[in-house]
Amino acid sequence: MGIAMTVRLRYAPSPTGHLHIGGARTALFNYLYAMHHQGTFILRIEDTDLERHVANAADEFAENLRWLGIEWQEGYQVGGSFGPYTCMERLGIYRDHVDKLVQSGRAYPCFCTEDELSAVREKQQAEGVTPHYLGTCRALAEDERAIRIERGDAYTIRFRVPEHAVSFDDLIRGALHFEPEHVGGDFVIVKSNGVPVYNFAVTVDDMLMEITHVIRGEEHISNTPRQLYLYEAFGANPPIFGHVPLILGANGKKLSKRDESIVQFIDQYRELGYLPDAIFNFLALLGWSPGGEQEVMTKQELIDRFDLERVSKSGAFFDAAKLQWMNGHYLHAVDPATLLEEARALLFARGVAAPDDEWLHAFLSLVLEKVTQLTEIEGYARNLLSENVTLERDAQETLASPQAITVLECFAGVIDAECDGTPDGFKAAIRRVQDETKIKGKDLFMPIRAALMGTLHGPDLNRSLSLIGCVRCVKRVREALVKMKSLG
RNA sequence: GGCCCCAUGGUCAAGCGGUUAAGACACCGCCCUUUCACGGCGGGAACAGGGGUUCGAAUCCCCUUGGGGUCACCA
Repeated sequence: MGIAMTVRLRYAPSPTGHLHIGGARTALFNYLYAMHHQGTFILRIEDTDLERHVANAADEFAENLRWLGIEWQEGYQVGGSFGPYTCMERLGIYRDHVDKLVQSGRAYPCFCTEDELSAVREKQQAEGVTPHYLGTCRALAEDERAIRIERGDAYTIRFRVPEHAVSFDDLIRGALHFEPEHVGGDFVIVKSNGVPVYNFAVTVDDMLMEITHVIRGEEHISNTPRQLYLYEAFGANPPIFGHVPLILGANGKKLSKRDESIVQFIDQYRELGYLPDAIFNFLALLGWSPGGEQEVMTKQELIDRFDLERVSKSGAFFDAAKLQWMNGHYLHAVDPATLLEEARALLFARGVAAPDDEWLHAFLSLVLEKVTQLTEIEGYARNLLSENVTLERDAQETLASPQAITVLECFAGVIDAECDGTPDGFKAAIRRVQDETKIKGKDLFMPIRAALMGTLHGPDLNRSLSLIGCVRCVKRVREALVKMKSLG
């Protein structure tokens, strides 16, 4: 018995944009599976698309992945013994493998132009047959190939598709079978610019990096037979595949990066004040179910319980409302101290300056339980810190009651005479107003809340007053009194 | 159109031959709360249709319908 084989999984994004929820979910499933089996999770950058390549995308992916708590033990930025982990740095490796295929006759140069090919494709589509490469350059004589290459004709390298069917056992969907006539004929493995095509690069990379399991989106099912042929040509064993269901947009179709009906990029959620743990938890539930009734789970619980058998086969709508709920759930439970920096920056960016850390901490303790997105704290902070209050309609109505003036005049006197600025101090002050005016309950609290907060709804009154501070409290009461009296 | 995948409430989903068909989000009530929220309790709401197999189908098979994916020198 040798050492138990450890699983090796990877997430291989193309650096063509921002990390979106679909990609994050795929990365997460790979990560969870790898961690569950004490294996290795690898990040590899699949940058063979030179046209769509976006400058800082790879680093941004890495940063957002880390922010989410998805960490890789090997790969981009961290290295490892199977590198390099970026395709464009592996060109020499691909070249060697292409040469092997060409020499053994499994691949050959194709001189067809894109125009010629698309004309054929359109015709085939119109006739209702599977669009496929006709094999035009398949049987070119060796010397003709040499002449045309010598002459400088542009060419791609195509893989000669065998005549037998391929099948594999998908971890999520079971046995899948493909006939050779449905793979589209001999396919391109190297573009005319010399860069390999995705299907070829991933296969070589996964093979060389000894990837054991490939968990990816359902849209890759039809790519699998081509990759299988490639593994076969290299005499290698393919990894185990698992195709997870698609994430659907409101239209019931695969979530498009251009779909604006939904916030779908991780950095957007980050800006909106979503907590990474909440997104991590939510994403894990998108297409996978833990089985029991518990849905809110820590990262470790998720790792412990994750398995592919419980991944569903049908696509899932992205339920933003549920994410919001879950984020609120995490926000209500989080330690305010951990959010100090982020909250300060968030408020600052929106033109609200928090007095100090002590205030900020008390503030967060007070309002965090009331929000579902961190950005919502802005409104509360503004209300607490602004010099004057805008009285909402219901607040005005409350202040119109005859007892309101009595209460507020008394309250003003009390806190003007003595105010220590603590929640307990305000509590005592209000009690004193009650003793002196004999007014209690709603008639006592509501005028105070209305005058000081401008609204009838809000967080705990005493703690709110404490955050407003003695000076502003007095000022607010007096201003409210002036307004009330002028209105008669 | 060819090939492939999928099908339980509005949404996410348990269920893997016998259940009063879980649970969560959302929605609607009620309770709690001197406000709001949190929380608690309760409610409405589903097996796409048709054939089989079986003593018995949400569960197994077939067909229909519906939805989706993919058919690039993109990934």
